[in-house]
Amino acid sequence: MGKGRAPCCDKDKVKRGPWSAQEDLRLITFIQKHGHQNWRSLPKQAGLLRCGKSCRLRWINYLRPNVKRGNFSKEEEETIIRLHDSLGNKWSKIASHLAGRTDNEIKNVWNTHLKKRLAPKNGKTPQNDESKESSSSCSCVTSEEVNKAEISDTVFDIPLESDSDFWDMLDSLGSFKPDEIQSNGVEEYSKETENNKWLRYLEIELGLEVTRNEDQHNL
DNA sequence: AATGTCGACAACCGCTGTTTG
DNA sequence: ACAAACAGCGGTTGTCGACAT
Repeated sequence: MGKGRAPCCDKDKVKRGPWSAQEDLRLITFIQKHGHQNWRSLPKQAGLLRCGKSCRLRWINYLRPNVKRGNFSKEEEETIIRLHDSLGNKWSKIASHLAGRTDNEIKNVWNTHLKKRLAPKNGKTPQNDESKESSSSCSCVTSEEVNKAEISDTVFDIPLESDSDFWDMLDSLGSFKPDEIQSNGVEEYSKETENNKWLRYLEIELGLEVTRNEDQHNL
């Protein structure tokens, strides 16, 4: 495409580096309420000084309700090894076979653990079956579900002040994990309800409940 | 106790494929 | 048919904590 591309955002005007808990909550809150139809305009609408790409990455890799965090199980590692053997570095394809895991996370695990572990074995793993994944019903990535709401050009003011440890709090969310809900077979339990519960929990934990009520009045 | 090194992981960068006007 | 805009992907880098010296 001959002319080259305009940069996706102005590097001088966007914040870079690690996300703060405040930014995370702002992003979560916005997506929960309005979805993410357009990543490029999302930061502006959400009042974030971030590139749309950065928001997307943060959401997909870290903030989605059903994203799994923590150590990979033996089974997951073996699945990665097997799929990498057949697919190569197609991280997103591999991720699609591991519910709740992201391509970025899988890539990191591969580069830091699995690659080294396999190196002494001369690369190839014995299993090389292509046709997959009895175990993988690919329940992954349901964030599109969130993507229904209409988005206006409004900039939503979400005042955030909490200093509490955001991730300690998220880690205690076990009972909300959609994975668990699904594994219990409660199919009719709607994703939206799950998301709302999850968001509500965050708000309560961070003392944002009042803010939310005010927001609703404003909409 | 201070400093250096290494590993893990979050985030960024740039490219590609797809969609849209 | 073409160009521009956009989302998504994979490679790479930066940062931070753990461990060794």
